Amino acid sequence: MSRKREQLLQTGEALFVRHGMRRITVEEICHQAGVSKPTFYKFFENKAALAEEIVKLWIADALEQIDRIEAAQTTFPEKLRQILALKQDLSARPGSEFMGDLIPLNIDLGYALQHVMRFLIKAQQEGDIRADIRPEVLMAAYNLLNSMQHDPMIRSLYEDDEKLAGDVFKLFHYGVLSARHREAGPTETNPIQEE
Amino acid sequence: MSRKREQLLQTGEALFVRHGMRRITVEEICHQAGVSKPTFYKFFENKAALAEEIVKLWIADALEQIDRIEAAQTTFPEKLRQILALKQDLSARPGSEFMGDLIPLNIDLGYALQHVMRFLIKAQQEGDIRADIRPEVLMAAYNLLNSMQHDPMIRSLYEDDEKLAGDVFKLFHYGVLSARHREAGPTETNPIQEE
DNA sequence: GTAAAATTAACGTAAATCGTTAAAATAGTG
DNA sequence: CACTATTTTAACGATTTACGTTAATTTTAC
Repeated sequence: MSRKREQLLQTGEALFVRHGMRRITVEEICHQAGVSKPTFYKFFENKAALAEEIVKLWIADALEQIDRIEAAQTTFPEKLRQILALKQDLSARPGSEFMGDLIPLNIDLGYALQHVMRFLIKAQQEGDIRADIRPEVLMAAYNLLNSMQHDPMIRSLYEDDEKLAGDVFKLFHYGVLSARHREAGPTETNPIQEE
Repeated sequence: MSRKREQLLQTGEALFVRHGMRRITVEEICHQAGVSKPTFYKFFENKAALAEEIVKLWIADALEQIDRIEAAQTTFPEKLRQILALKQDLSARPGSEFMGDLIPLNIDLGYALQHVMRFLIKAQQEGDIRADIRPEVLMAAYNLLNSMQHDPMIRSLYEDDEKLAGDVFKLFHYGVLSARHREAGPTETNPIQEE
């Protein structure tokens, strides 16, 4: 759309990822983007709205990639690995406070996760995920993913959000694969054992 | 000395290097260091004093390393390379705004540079640096190093302080080596030509 | 040359940060 | 245990910074 708007999104992303939202002022984004402050507020309601838009673009991009991965002709564990790695990239930009900033804004990755869920359900129907998990449990596990990242009790157990996200997805990975794929998985510390 | 003081220095260094001084508050340093605010002000007058102390520790450490490099038994260009690389580490911590923050505080690396200067003068006497540079010019070049980083005119020509520091030292390197060491130097873009 | 859009500069308000203080809690010592 | 020295907690007023908006001016585009 607008050149100025693009600049603000791009600059905001760079600064937010590097320093986190609270360290970055609107004026700093404007100055570095070469855009005046009134123009900023013309395009975005406030700093949080800019962040929201940035993450929505991330999610939209992730959805495309998920579809592309799903459509590719590889083994299921490889697809799952790629999708989880994608998720890792999204929520664990190295050392960033930005992901934590998103939580009070009620921006989570729910939409992208629903996309992942459809992928998982389809995988179960096709026998790639073990059948003894009822769909409701699969759904509960999905909800777990979202709620854990908002639950202060859980979050206090982790020094940073990236590690939490990493563990949750590790649980998904190693607790969810059917036996036919088990021995092919990568080596990992303390994987969840199957009963 | 004090455990708390060490913690403040360590935490302050990490935060300053990562985000720059202006983004970091005293309370943030205290919280992350596990030290209360009154204790901070017991050890340091303010945030700038903490930064000053951090850099002085850097410089002291650099002086030790310079002496060690000088005493080692290697070729002169190798010593010069190591010393300039050390300087590079000091003033060009990757992507940090911290070095720029030091300028208004009148904290420069003058002391360490004087140490480097003695090394250079001795090198000239021993024939490692070309003799057609009079000592006054060598001294002026040294002053240039300091003043350039304070001169707004010069600074405005560079997008960041690290690049400025890098170019100044490149000039030193390629403009100062005697012919006997010239062909052995590393490949570099646009080195200063000898007349 | 005109209309739309962006910038500048300023504004009041709200929030954050500073540096300090007094009282309570803690740790170390005989 | 009692006693002292440190450290923390919580709050303070003063200052600075950031927010979001406005009107006037400049720039851009057609």
